[in-house]
Amino acid sequence: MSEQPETELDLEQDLPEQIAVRLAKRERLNELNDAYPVSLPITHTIDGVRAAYPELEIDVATGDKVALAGRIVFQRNTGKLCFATLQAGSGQRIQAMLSLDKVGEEQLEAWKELVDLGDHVFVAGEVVTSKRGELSILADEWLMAAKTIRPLPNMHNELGEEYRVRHRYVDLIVRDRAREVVQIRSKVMQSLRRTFDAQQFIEVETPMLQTIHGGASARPFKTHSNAFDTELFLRIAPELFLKRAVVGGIDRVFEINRNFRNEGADRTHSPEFAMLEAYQAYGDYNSIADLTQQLIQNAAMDVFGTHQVELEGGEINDLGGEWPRISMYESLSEACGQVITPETPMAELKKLASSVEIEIDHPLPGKYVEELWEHFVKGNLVKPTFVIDFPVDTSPLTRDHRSKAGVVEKWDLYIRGYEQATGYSELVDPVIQRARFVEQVTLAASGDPEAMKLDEDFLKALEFGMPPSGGMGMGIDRLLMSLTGLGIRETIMFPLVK
RNA sequence: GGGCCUCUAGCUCAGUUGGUUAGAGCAACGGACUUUUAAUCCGUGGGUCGUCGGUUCGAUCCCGACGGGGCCUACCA
Repeated sequence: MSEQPETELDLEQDLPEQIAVRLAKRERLNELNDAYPVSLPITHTIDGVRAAYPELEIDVATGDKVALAGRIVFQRNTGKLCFATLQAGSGQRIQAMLSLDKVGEEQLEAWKELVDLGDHVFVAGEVVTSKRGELSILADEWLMAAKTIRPLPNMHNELGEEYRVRHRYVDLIVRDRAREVVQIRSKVMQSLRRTFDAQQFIEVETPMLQTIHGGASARPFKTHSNAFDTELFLRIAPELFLKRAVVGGIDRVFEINRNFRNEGADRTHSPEFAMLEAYQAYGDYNSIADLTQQLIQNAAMDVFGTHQVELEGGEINDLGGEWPRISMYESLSEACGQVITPETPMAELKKLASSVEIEIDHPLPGKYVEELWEHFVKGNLVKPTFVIDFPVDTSPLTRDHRSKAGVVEKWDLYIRGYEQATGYSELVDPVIQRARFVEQVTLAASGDPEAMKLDEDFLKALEFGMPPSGGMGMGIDRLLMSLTGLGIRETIMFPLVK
């Protein structure tokens, strides 16, 4: 649905009928009183009143007076008695009743004339139940709290996907699940921070604007600083700064913040996305895997009270128990029926790749191994699984394996076939790190736009000595997807739209 | 990047094998109604059929370009 240029509300011509009508009502309200009063004598909340009268009989008058406000989501007017359903931000609702004998003819007529679906209104009156047993406020008076100029969408059909994303504020008003997802996200964040706090991790914030982008392989967004007259990049990862923090003695450190990657957007990728990274001095990829499992299991338990999380559509995502750790090379060998090791020659990998129609052209064998692994193994991983010990040449920030040649101490965590997190025994030897960067720069020179750049200051930091460490990174949006079964654009309140 | 599909009222959707005046439900407007729950009943208005161009006596419909969206594919720690 293509958007017309936004309607100019002060151009009185060419307005959709309903907007023109509501603007006229706004004028009228301002003449009578105020369409947007600065404050109202509210004494109660909708949630509070609902909680205070959980089970009243039919047609009860309590004698209790309350004054509250809410957004009108349904309206039923009869001649001398009007009903409206008021909704709070929580989604809780309560009925307001306006009768001729309580509010008088003038106020009743004004209500019928000036109040529309979507308006915020204030009502003060007695808590009662109607003859059908609905908990209600029988109003003695009402006031407009905020006049709505645009009509709410029809609440009896699902909103279109595009409308929901482009008008999330409306989606949040009319769809309970939209509000729920926002709350789940907030609770997950709280839970993650609690788990970190319980283990003495410190939360920090590192630069989003960087002069050299590093810590991952991805194309960056570029911008320009006028003050420094220099090219800047939005960060693709916080890794190199968090490691500087570890060098400085922040031994247990984490950051939850946005990353930006200038690449494709689909059901599992967003150009800006929330990232969690954590580093633990004197830990390694095993201890950081333990931590990652705890973070996710605690979040499921804190938010849903179970490790068996029910997803959109009813599927159960079982996050319980100890998560298996399988070797990349061994699981690939098993799945493809041919022994693949770090020594397997390039020609053989290429042959296997083309036999399953993987068409890539890359100078390094590790890339082929990862592609083959994704083809043969990834799709079958439903339960949470750590895939461990990756090829060395695709993991420039990771330490060589302590006992296996040709692989590094790195894992990826897969949940329901999605890559959920990654963890390393961090490479802390500044000499080897420099050599790895130089290889990456060579790759970049040969045209790989995702290869990393040489960050001299980061290398200098390593030269001051970084303790042996484990580190991990996890996409928060993806975690929400795993916990809800929703697409990434439903887990982000305001995803980027063109 | 490649392929396929899609865009009709404020919202959700029908429809026109190219032909007078493009429909429904909710929403809106006028009226009736003091116990409604998507209230009901009577009546009314509301559309550049995404945009621009082409074919045609005639285009919302066919064709092309552009724009928005979706799906698949490719790319993607």
